[in-house]
Amino acid sequence: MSGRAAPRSPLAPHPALAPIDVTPSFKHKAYTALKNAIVAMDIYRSRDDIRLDERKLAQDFGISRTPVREAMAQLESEGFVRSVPRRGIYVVRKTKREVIEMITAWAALESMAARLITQTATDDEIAGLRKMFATFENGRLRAHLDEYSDVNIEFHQTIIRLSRNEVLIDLAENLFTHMRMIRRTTIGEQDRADRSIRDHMNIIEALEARATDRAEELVRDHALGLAEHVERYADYLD
Amino acid sequence: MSGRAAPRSPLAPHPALAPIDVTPSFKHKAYTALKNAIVAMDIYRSRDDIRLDERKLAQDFGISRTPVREAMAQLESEGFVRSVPRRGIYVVRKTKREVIEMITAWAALESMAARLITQTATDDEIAGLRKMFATFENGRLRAHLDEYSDVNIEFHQTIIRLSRNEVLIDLAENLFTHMRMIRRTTIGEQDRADRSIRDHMNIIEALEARATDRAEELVRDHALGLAEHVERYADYLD
DNA sequence: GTCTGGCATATTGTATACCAGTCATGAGTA
DNA sequence: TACTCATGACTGGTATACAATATGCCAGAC
Repeated sequence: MSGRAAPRSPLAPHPALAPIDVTPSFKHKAYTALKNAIVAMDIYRSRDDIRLDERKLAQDFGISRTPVREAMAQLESEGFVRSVPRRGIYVVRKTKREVIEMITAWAALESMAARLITQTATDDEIAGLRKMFATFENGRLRAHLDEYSDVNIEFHQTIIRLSRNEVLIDLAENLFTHMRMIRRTTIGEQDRADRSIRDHMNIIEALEARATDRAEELVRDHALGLAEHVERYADYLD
Repeated sequence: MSGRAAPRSPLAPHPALAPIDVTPSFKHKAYTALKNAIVAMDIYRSRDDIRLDERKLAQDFGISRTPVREAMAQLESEGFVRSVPRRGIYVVRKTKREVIEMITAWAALESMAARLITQTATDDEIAGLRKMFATFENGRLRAHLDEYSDVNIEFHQTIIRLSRNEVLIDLAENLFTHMRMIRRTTIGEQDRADRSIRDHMNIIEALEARATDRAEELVRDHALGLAEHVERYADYLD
């Protein structure tokens, strides 16, 4: 189900048309729509089970159950829903432990990405990271939390991307999506934002200096710090 | 997809029947059978495309296309096959670059696992790692490559497992399965085995000493060493 | 009044029919 | 001989019908 870009031939002629990603299969559309719907759901607000009805969804989308089922199967393998035979399909709520495990795995992936960046990224690419926080450095710090949170996530996602390692990117993408779902309630308390920005700046400096081990360590500890924070204060999970 | 046992009532009378394990959905069976078949295929021997026919497989399994398709969809999301609409479903051969990326991601996951082990595993668990190489330490080193390769993979898989982090375990499992497919042709040249065993012993010692940073570093560099080896010598990929 | 057993209903699992592209083939033509 | 192109078999995508089973309701027994 990857929309991975085909590697360009080094002899490719000028037009360089992007390999237009025409994936109009109902299955894929249903997958995207469902995933967006689930992510936008704010499922941690309530504790009631959230059930998804295949047939109703198929009707709403105006398609048959088959592509909906295939989309559901994928979402299940990605940990977003859980299918109970002859009972229903339920949206999954991660436990605190699972969230911590995800953050830990993310720490592993992103710290490796940082390592790779110091070895292969261009100066311009690294400079791009600094620009992301421009609006926060001068003028008032952080407009409001939501905006910061967006930049925050984009920062980390960019680090992963700059690694140019598709496997890392894919694995982290999934974790990030789960993160986004609990972001509203978990991450981004006011007092963490300051510390977070300082961490980010230190990370950028280490990357610019091509300090491989230090960049790796800073990124890892930054993420593990979040895990610890969740461990301590996120009792509303579970 | 869990066959988790229900908690037994403390007042349960004698019969104590186990909760009959009925998890044999055709979909899951087809998935397992297909995955085993693909892994056992030695796909890197030839360069010809290997096509899988939904209808034929369904016939061979004695079931309909639907569960076969659902199994295929999962295998596709895991990167084992690639479905081309109206053309066929093909077994995926990883390129050298992809293999290196997988090894790099694996290095990230396993080095984090090592870190966690130094903090949470018991001495007994770590001692278990040493036992795995007992037959190789005294007596002749490595009976033959295949046997060593099995122990090798089991060693790394055990490290991941000892982290007690389900997310790490799941992500690594997939990578390992892909590794196993190229193991026959890629990893385990004779001269690497010596170096490898020494690395493993150093890793075990670091874990035993609870030397967090050192264990992480050793595990990471061991894996990245393999990546480098593949980069240099595995031209038969691609 | 409480409990048991069966039935109606709801929901996913599986099978099958049909559809729309793709590609190999081979007849036909220059 | 070489090339074009129509044709039909083949393949995955989709829709729908059928099967299996979990749950809730209700009648009837005790």
